[in-house]
Amino acid sequence: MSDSLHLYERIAAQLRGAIVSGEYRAEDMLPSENELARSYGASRVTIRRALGELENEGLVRALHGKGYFVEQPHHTNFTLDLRELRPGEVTRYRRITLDFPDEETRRALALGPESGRERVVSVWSVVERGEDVVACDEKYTKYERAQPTIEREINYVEFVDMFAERFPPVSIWVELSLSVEAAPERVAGELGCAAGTPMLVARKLIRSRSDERIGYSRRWYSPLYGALEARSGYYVTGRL
Amino acid sequence: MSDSLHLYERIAAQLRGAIVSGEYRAEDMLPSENELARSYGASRVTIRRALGELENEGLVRALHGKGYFVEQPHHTNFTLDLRELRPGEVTRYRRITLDFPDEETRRALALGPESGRERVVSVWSVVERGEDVVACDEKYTKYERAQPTIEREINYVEFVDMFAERFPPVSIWVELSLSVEAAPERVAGELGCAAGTPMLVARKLIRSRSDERIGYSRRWYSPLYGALEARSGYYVTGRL
DNA sequence: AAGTGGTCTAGACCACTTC
DNA sequence: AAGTGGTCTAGACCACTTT
Repeated sequence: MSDSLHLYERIAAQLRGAIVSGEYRAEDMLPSENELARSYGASRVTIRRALGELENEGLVRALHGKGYFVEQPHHTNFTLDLRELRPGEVTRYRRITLDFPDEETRRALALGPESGRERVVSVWSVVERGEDVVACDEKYTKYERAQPTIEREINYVEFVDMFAERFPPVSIWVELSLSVEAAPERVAGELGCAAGTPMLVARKLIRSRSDERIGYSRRWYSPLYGALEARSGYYVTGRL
Repeated sequence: MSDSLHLYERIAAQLRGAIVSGEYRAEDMLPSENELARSYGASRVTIRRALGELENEGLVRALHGKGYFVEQPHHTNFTLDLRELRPGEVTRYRRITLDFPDEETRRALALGPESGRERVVSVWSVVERGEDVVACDEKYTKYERAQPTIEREINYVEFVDMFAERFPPVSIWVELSLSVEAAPERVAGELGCAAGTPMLVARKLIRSRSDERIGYSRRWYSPLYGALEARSGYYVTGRL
């Protein structure tokens, strides 16, 4: 009884239990903050804190002037951890060049429509796990005079970190696109499989907070890489 | 000036701006709660609320007894919205059978090791968008006598909703696995492409809160479906 | 001992919803 | 008018960290 948890945690746990066990069902209204404060002998602030937890977890929704209602949950959101290097993997750089971007990269970085006047820095690398080459990266950024030396950049692991000196890292975000595609020859060569092998491709567009497109990358996952795993995020915090 | 925002939102926005603009850098310590309360002329509770927002956004981390520190952000987490039906798509049920599961499904549902004594309910459906068949689903659940009629179940859209009557929906979560595979004949037939066509496959294992394995599904995405899109979740809430 | 964040209270006032 | 959630305050006490 009354673990060593804090009051708001105990209250949250009790209400969570009542919801999870089915005592309250979807669309049901919980007792009001004042009622809960009375029945738990706690202040309204503490009750609100407990209810806030449940709201963050998506279990409950507060409607101003009406009350708290149990949410019908959706399990359609998944959190993918797509770090570039997992434990046991190493990056090996292949080549770094300054050249004219292909059509796809030009559009992603919103470069001049054609005529290929602008060049981009392109970094090619592969990911090795033991003996295997499990993925292959193409990374592109606009070429700028003020850019730090490429030699320094390749020491960064995550692509976004390459921009840390020019953009505050907190002001960056990434758009991701996953698809299946046949490996072109240059990729198949690196990964040691036949051209045309279907692969999972992850494209990342790195944008600054002011919506500037500052980087673009394609990662080709070899069949050896394995599946991408994720979980539907429902209980972000504690357990019942 | 001083928009019609609430005090805690204005304070959060100012601090967020100071971080995003680079005024505070990673690992820097913010002024203490008391200092902020003084300088903003607000109560400590309000300051805490503002800082709490930043903490939820991952911009800042509070260390007990030390202070608030600016976080070095990671852009490796992506949120995938993998709802079974997107706008403009419809589900068409193909067949519902009671049969012996294949090896993969048997292991996923932790059924008896072999000898195939236990049967599963399997629901086959395809997703259509206009003229195109863009995906194909195989869904499996253990067969139980107490199960509601299958005819009722097929009216549910999301797979997890099929279990709503037997398990409180809030006590369910889903494990997801994404990979590339050659379409077997039964799938290729439904999707109108050649057997062996490489496809994106999403496997879902539905678990109850008590870790029971209650459902398993495979979804095959036709090349017509398009890419899966996601965003690195950094700013969950408002704008600067 | 002094400073920091973490929990909690009692009460005020406001905005929204229902009757 | 009465009930609901939303914001905010001033102050208390505790736990942790640094000096």
